[in-house]
Amino acid sequence: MSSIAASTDLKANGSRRKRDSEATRAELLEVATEEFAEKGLAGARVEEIAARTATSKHMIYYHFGSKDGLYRAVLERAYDEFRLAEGAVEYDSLPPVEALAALVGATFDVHATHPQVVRIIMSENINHGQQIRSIDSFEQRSLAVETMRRILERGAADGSMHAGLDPLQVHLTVAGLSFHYIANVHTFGHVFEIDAHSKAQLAARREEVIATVLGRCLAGEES
Amino acid sequence: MSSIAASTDLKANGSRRKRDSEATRAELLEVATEEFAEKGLAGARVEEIAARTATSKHMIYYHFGSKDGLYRAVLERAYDEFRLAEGAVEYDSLPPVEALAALVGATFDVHATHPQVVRIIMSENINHGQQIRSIDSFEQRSLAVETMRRILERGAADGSMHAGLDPLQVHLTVAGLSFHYIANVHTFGHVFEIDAHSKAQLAARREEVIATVLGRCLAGEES
Amino acid sequence: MSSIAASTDLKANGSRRKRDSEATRAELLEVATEEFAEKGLAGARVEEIAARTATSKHMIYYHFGSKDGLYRAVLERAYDEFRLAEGAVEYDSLPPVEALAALVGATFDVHATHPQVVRIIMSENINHGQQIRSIDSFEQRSLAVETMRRILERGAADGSMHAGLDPLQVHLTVAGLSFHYIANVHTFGHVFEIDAHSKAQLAARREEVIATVLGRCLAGEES
Amino acid sequence: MSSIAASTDLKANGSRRKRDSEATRAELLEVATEEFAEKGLAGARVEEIAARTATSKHMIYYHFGSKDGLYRAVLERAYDEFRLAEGAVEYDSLPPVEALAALVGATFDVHATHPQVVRIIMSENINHGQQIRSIDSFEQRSLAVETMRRILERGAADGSMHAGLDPLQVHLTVAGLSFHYIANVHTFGHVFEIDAHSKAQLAARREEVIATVLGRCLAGEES
DNA sequence: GATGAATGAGTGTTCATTCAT
DNA sequence: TATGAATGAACACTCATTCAT
Repeated sequence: MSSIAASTDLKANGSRRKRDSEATRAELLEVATEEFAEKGLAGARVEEIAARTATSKHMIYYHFGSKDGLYRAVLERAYDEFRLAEGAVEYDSLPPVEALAALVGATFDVHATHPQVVRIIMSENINHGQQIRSIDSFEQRSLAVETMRRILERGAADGSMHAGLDPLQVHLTVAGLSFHYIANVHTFGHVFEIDAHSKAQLAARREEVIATVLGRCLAGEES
Repeated sequence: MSSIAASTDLKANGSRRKRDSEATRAELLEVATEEFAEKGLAGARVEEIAARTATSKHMIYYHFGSKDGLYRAVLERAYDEFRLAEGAVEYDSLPPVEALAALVGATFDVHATHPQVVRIIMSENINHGQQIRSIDSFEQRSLAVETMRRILERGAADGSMHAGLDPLQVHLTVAGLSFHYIANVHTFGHVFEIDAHSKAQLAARREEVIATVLGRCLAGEES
Repeated sequence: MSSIAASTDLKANGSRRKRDSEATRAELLEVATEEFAEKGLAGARVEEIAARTATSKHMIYYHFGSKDGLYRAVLERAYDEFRLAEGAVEYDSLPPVEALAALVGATFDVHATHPQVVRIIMSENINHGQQIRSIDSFEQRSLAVETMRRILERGAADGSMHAGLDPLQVHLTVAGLSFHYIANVHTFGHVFEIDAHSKAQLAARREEVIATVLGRCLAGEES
Repeated sequence: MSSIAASTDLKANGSRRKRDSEATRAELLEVATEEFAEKGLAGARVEEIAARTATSKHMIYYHFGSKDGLYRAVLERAYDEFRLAEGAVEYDSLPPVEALAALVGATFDVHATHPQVVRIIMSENINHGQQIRSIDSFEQRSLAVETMRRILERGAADGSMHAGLDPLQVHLTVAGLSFHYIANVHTFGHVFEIDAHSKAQLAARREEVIATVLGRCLAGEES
């Protein structure tokens, strides 16, 4: 996940020192993301993270100051990945209904392809979202509601959608449906005896989520 | 698991011992639920749990064998609370649309009134749902899908709902929308600058969730 | 030093549990006193202290909360030992000059027989005396100045000593001369090529200190 | 403290490298003196010392080999400062009593104006004076006893002082009284509720110390 | 059933020191 | 010389668990 290109085949310009440092940081972030996603902030072990790395435990403190500092850096990067993926499509240039479907699908896909981010947000919520407050880039997440608002307004304007929909509510629906499926895969699998990770199940769920959101917003019947 | 059945049905006067024992168990479960919900399995401290109790640390090991055993017991009781609340309504005796709306509302309410259970399920998912597998009562959760199936079938039969809806998918939608809002309150609050806990916000979200599910299932337009 | 009677041959009254606890505390204090005296607060190692004990490292935290807590307990006990020894003589019942000589000798002896206490006070001064402030019993040390005042007043009254001597200054002289010799034994030994620890040297120094203080206070010539 | 004359009025141009090197050494010594005096050998941090410097941590190892090497260099310079100050007066040209009073006053003043040196000697004693043995210049400290011997001999010869005084003992008294007051200022302050640092207290103590030593040595009464 | 003491493996963190550039 | 990155041993401290009473 999240290509790090840890490989440093760049002896070229001699900036090896700085490159190493960045590579070390990146490698630590990569491994830490997995560990924190796997076990949460309290459950993850600094020693484990360091052991899965080419560097030593001390580098975590050198680069991130503390376990919490590393966790914050991981969180920040996680949100960045979400934001980048979410901002990739030009929704304004699509017809409203198509834009909405694309937005829902993209949101679902971002969650499906970044399960660690989902898990990390879960662990943040367990910790009452305390660390997240110190992360600036996180603020920009509310841009997603802006995007939603513009789509809904255009849909209401051309009659393809209900008027009076609350963009925040619809956004919560989109985010909730995407998040929940990825987040709770483990408890599902057990209960419903399905392989919730499978491509088929993911695709089916994706379609259902899109249909659900469209069902909520479209003016006439959805077919 | 946890069949302690220390029960010595000495009704007469000797039942004092038994009373105390059960009270101790109950108190431990109560406090442990809060602690695990607050901090997760890894973050909770056995000492903390015992300290917030009238009993001692040793009783945890006496009654539940280990920290994990206590956690499993907490999980089990948590699911029981959900199940009881969910099973309280006689959906079969309502018209399909009303039944669906009632089911969605009840599900949302169960989550809203049992946030610790939500949080504990979150922590279970962080731990890959490993503990949940050893819990029998959990199996019965799939009954919820049964309930949904009957409603959808009756709705399709009387023409009030689409045919061909997948009860598992709709159940996931209902569960996901309910779960997500309660679970992620903390990260929301920060981003969208709303008091997601407030009665007004909860009521608004509840209506939206019902409208969304009905929008997905109803045959004609929802008004 | 400081007989601890670690041996617990007291199965008699069954209070073994509490006895063990106190014995553990006492043993830790004993060993910690030596370690802190030897290496100072920063230089001493919790692990070392525990290793020289029949108990484990954790007991330090169980009984004293932290390394600093243990250090404070050691300090407190150290001052107690000084105070007890200093308060042992009834100076008021001796003629002033004899009382002064006895006080000086006793002070010197307390330092000579409690070198770890001297060393610990040294390390406290290196740390700006920060820990000492939270120790109550320490306050009572100023009683020594009271003792000195009464002796000097009686000496001035019966004409055996100068009038107008400042008891605090004389006390500082007594304490300083006693403290310094014991404290700086190591740097002396090297410079002056004497065995400053030897009985002969100690006795010689003791006489000199007494003579010096008397020389300061006595009315006529000292012979 | 202790002006280092970091000034580099490097006359030629080629001596710049060497000048910088010496300035670096000097700056490190200066800062290290404060740190070691403040926290002792074990408590001081190499990183802290380097951070308070214009140079880097590596220079400590380049110039002094190790933390201990730096400490030894600091010790050595500390004793040099003492020695220089002590050797500044031509005691042989003064009448014995005046010479003694001047020597005592000068010794007290050296301690009072070089509290870090006092503190470093304290920390050396905590470490059993191990480092001090490898320092040559320290040997010369015994010259102070020589100075004392000549004064006492001249005093005995002209009848102004007792005969038979041991110059080492008197030296120890002078050193002890000077050292102790400066060294233990922190524990005093707390106990006796005086500002032991204040000019008035220092002056009062200085007079008392001189009076005490004269009282020990002078033939008749000191008035 | 209840209590305080004890255990030992492990947990986050620090530090003197070295290395590559 | 000077700098940032790296190392690894050690360090203070914690925690789930057990035991004796």
